[in-house]
Amino acid sequence: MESTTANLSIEQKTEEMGAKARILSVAEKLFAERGLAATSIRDLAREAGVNIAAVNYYFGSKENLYLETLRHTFQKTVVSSPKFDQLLKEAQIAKTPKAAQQAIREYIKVFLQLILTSDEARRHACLMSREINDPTPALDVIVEEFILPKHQALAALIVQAQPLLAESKDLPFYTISIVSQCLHYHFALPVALKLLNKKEMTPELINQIAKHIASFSLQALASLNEKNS
Amino acid sequence: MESTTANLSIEQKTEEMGAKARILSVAEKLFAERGLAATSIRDLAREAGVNIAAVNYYFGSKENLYLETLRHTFQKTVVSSPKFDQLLKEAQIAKTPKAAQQAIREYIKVFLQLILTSDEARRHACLMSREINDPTPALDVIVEEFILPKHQALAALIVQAQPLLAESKDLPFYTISIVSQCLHYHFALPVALKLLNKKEMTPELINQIAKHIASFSLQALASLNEKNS
DNA sequence: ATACAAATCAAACGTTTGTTTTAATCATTT
DNA sequence: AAATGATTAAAACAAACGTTTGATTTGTAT
Repeated sequence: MESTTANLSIEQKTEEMGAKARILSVAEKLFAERGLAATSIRDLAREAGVNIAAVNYYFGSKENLYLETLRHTFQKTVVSSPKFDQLLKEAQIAKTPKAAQQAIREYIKVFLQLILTSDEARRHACLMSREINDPTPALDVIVEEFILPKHQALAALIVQAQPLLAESKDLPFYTISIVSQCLHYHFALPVALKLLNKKEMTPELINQIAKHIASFSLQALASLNEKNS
Repeated sequence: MESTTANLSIEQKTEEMGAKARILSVAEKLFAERGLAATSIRDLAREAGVNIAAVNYYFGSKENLYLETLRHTFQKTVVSSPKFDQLLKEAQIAKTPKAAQQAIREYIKVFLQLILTSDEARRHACLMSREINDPTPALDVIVEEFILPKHQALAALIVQAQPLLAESKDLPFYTISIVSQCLHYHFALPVALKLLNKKEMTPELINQIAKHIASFSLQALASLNEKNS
């Protein structure tokens, strides 16, 4: 039974988790770092402090563990991204274009901080990269349950900032343009650092990047006013 | 000996290549599709039509084959990207901002077509994604020999299109902003297709994307004129 | 023709892989 | 205290892995 953790200190983490939870935790870390094929069950079991047979006992197979790990990780991140949802809700209330523009600025900054500093979100993003490079059936679920909602929320923000795009067929392209600039610093981090002559991603650099992407993108949006003659 | 291919038809490809060349060719394909860990020497040898021992005979080890494959592939792409270099050279001659802007438009279009349609360039990009996700010592070489020159060439183009950025510290950010929008459709292709409600990447869609990224980015560049009061 | 090196081959090497089995241990209930 | 079901442990499984071996074939020069 797993109820032994109930009356223990909440602060205790890896030491007194159930075996199943420990496996999931380590699997999330290793799959993110090394990928599915390069992670062996023996390594995983040793690091989680469980027997080799425990993985198949709880999850049936390695592939199923991978699927459950993705589900678990994404669900965790979806639930525990209050900043994001709060940001989007606040923005949907304040309907002036100026307020929406400021919200986009904040959105970009928070998003960058999330994928570049938070260990949790970074693992999340790494699992995502790997899933995109070697798609499994899990990808469809992830896109529809996690990515699409965020995409549509940002699209709504963009429309508020630039009403001319209200019913434009190009709206998704604008959304992708903004997100892609941010995600690039995750996908191609080592390359980007080299091009910027930096050794590591610091909070100051993140701020610098966020400001650039925001001004770059908002200027592109603002320019639509002049072109539409 | 490998000189038997000398007096044969140039058009013949896979049938009459030397064993070493065939291994490299298949390795490029499989490493791009499946990655290093998921590609077995047995599969590779079978598909290349050579004995299992041939890989270690010619390349010493699997890891060394991977390294040689990266080198070979990138060298090929660098040499055989005439459109790119021609484009950049022409642009550097015509020094008017208008001409530079048109050159950037072309650059984006050609770049997208390259990474999204050409089998060769797509494999190239796949190898790159995998190398970025699981870096080996080969990454440093690739960045400095292949990416940095292209990056600086595009940066020069941007300066011609927007002289205000001539000696700006932010110039690399602008370059990355443009490239990242393009590369996103490679890195996150399946996700992007879902967000656009498309099933596959067609030439028309590529044109649409290219036009958007170009106008989006050029508008952002043009807006600098008004802000600098 | 002979000799020699390069290239190819089938077979087996020792590991490591994911998975299964069988027995022992633990916690809980009767 | 005995019994039951859930969990853990050690050992072994077949399959696949990268690699090596030793013999054989091939091409070329003497």
